[in-house]
Amino acid sequence: MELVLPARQPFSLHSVIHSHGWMQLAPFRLDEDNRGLAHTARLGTGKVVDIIITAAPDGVSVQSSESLKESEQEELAGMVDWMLGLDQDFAGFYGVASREPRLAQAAARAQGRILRSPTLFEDVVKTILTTNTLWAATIRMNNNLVEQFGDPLSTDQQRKTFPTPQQLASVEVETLRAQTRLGYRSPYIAELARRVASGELDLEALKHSDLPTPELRKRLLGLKGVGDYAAANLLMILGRYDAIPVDSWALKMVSNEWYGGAPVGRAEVEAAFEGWGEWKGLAYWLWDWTPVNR
DNA sequence: GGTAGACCTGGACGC
DNA sequence: GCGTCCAGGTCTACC
Repeated sequence: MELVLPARQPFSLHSVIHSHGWMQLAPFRLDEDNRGLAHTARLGTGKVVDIIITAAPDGVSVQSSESLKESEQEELAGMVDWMLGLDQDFAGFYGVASREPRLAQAAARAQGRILRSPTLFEDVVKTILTTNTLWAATIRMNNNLVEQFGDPLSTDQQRKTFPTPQQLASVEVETLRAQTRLGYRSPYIAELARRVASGELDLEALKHSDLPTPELRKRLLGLKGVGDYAAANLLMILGRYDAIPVDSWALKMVSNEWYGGAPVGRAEVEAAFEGWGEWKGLAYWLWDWTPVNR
């Protein structure tokens, strides 16, 4: 079955898919025909569906592997809306970005939306998996989580969902460590899953929280395994752009762009984008780092 | 508040 | 094949 969902313009499915590396992390994958984004999702009823999202006039088309009841269609529509940020408005950013050559293409490419997982729980876990490791290891750890603990699609056992907090909360830390190679992150993920599964922590409520960004950041920093970089990355996912996820790559790029390759720290990265105010995270994210002769 | 060292895995490298 | 080194953020203890 198919759903057609409108998006606030300008919108580019290609820009969302390639906004960061999330599309390489299961259960995301590129559609086999390279037409769009595929995902294996679990609905509230427990039904597992495989969806393929492709571009449509003024929005996206969502093809589901299963026929869905009306309530399930509404849930799926809400899920895709969140994942792609269909209604997000970047007019303010485009206005200021148009005056900066390094960001001049942002509006034309409809950049700004950042691909999200269906749940904030999944995005927090994935973000923790990006810390203190190489990208290839992040992909491997995430694949292990999905492969070991996700629910399979009824028609294709190879396609699995991202495990729920309940599923991960029921796994012993040492089992998690041994089967997924999460290393020292295992107790962090286990504790997060336990807190969410027990109801002690309502992560999903943060998706639409009206808390000021500093308070939201404080909440995220309260999660074990989430430090400055991870919190800033999650704030970007939550649509708060006044923080920069400073990692080793950011230090290298800022060093090359403004300091002639000399070593720089967090302060220099922050200073480089300070003038962008509420948009500084997005300005950093979309900056064209292509070397130019100065 | 700032800093040093430990945490853990896997890839690269030398022998 | 084995041992060593290194990269990658966060946590904790200490000052």
